[in-house]
Amino acid sequence: MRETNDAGPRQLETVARACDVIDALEELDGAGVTELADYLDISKSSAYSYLSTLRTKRLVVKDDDTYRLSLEFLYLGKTIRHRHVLFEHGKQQVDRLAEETGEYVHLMCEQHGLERNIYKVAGENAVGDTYHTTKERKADFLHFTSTGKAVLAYLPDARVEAIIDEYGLVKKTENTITDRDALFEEIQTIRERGYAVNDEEEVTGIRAIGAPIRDANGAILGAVSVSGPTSRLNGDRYYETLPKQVMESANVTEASINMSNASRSL
Amino acid sequence: MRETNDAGPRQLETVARACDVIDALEELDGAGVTELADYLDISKSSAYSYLSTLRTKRLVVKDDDTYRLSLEFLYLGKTIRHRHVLFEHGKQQVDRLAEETGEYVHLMCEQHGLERNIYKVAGENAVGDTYHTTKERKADFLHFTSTGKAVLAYLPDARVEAIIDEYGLVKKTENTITDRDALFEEIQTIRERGYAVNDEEEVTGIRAIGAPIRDANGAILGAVSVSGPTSRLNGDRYYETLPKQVMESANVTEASINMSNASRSL
DNA sequence: GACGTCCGTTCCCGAAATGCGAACACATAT
DNA sequence: ATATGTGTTCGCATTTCGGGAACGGACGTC
Repeated sequence: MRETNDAGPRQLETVARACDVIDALEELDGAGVTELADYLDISKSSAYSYLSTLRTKRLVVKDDDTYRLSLEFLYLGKTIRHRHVLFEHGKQQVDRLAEETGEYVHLMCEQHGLERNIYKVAGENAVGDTYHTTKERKADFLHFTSTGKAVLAYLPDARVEAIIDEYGLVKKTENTITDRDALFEEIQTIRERGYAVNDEEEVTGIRAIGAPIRDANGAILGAVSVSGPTSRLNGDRYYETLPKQVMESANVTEASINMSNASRSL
Repeated sequence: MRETNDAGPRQLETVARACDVIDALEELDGAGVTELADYLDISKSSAYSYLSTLRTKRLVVKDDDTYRLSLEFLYLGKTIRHRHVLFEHGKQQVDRLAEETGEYVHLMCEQHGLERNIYKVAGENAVGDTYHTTKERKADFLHFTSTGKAVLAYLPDARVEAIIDEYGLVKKTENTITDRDALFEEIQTIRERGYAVNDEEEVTGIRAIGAPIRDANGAILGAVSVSGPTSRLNGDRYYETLPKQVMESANVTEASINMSNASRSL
């Protein structure tokens, strides 16, 4: 196949296809050989080779005639999270914040220009919350969440431009920021204020407060947020109390990371 | 390279190597190009191609010059678990069992002849437990855990033989069953009794009770267990109470699965 | 400040792996 | 019995991949 002559490192087609197989098995929630071949538009024999190889490598299991992703992914995912600097130093703060506020608390970071969730906890008021209890979310855009905007605010401008170029500014609600200049103004506000909000910009009826977590050099590592229904997030709580609490948690996490880094470089 | 002429479906070497890269990045907790190339004994340029492709496919991220596995694995792992029949129908029982017993409760299944953990909860007495709080475990052997033995007891004998042939009967403590015939006798006992024990067979000082979870056809799906120190798991509690509780949980889970399957086939 | 050394990245060509189509075995349904 | 659906196997033509060598940038050293 074509290999674009102007750009980028060499891409191994076989590896790329293996990744497509993994994606497909996730999307289809398991599949047979023919089903997968049709889905990916490859031959049956190829699909079979990919599945068999992934099975030998234990990333795929076979029940009867359907192939599924194995629990190796769960192990890898947990290991990755366990070692992540934000989880290591931030988990305690997230737990405390959920305890204090009673709301949903999220810890996330940016990867490939998208938001990735690292850890989340439901505070006691958050149980039964129809928005938050929906199943695990895939990577989402950064421009309509409080954590995402907190991260964008501390990424280099060029990087923000590149992300917008790649993904656009998809509109989710009436409040979603879909204008490039408006987003940069918002970023300016966030930098001045020290935290970001999501005022029904992703889902109507849901607000959130997000604070950035940065390292000693000022580089952005991720963000933490508290979110809940507008019926509970309003007035002083929304404008004063929660921002203070969220920023406090972010600061403590930053301090913990910096101390750890400092002692490491001795 | 050689493709063993006698056996098995075709293995795609490029896919296998990509899996090796993933494994290596997990084991090394991230690596540079040269480091990875040395580790896997491949050329620098190859290592670079693999990493670049996996990065494009978002399974790998790059911080400065070190490549790491991305949080996509966490997402995939959570999704896989969320959809797993044992998690769907067993989580509630595991939570209840942890509440009732105050001990650590595990839900697992067999994949590729090894034990894979699906879900675990710490009961209130289990916190600070040095054995259980150690980090996430990779796939383990089946013959020295209560859940593993519960599963072995209901796998076809030929399958059990094949698993022993593949992995052997590694000795972990003085109590570990390392003799093939002894294991089959144990399996017989488990079948008659309805549950399996781990009496300091994996770690000295730790006992466990595990019960199999089977579908309507009698096929084994996995197992649930309660584990803790011998100081708490002994006497009537170890021989009577806990086995009853664990089997009860397994039965309720089985019933839930069977009802779901029955209604699906209408 | 020039040198050596380490890294990640690029390039190219020959060797080797992969994709595909066709055929097979087996099951189920008509 | 026949037809259609699986998953699986095989061999060949083609493409891709592996590796060596060279480039360019970042350090650290003398």
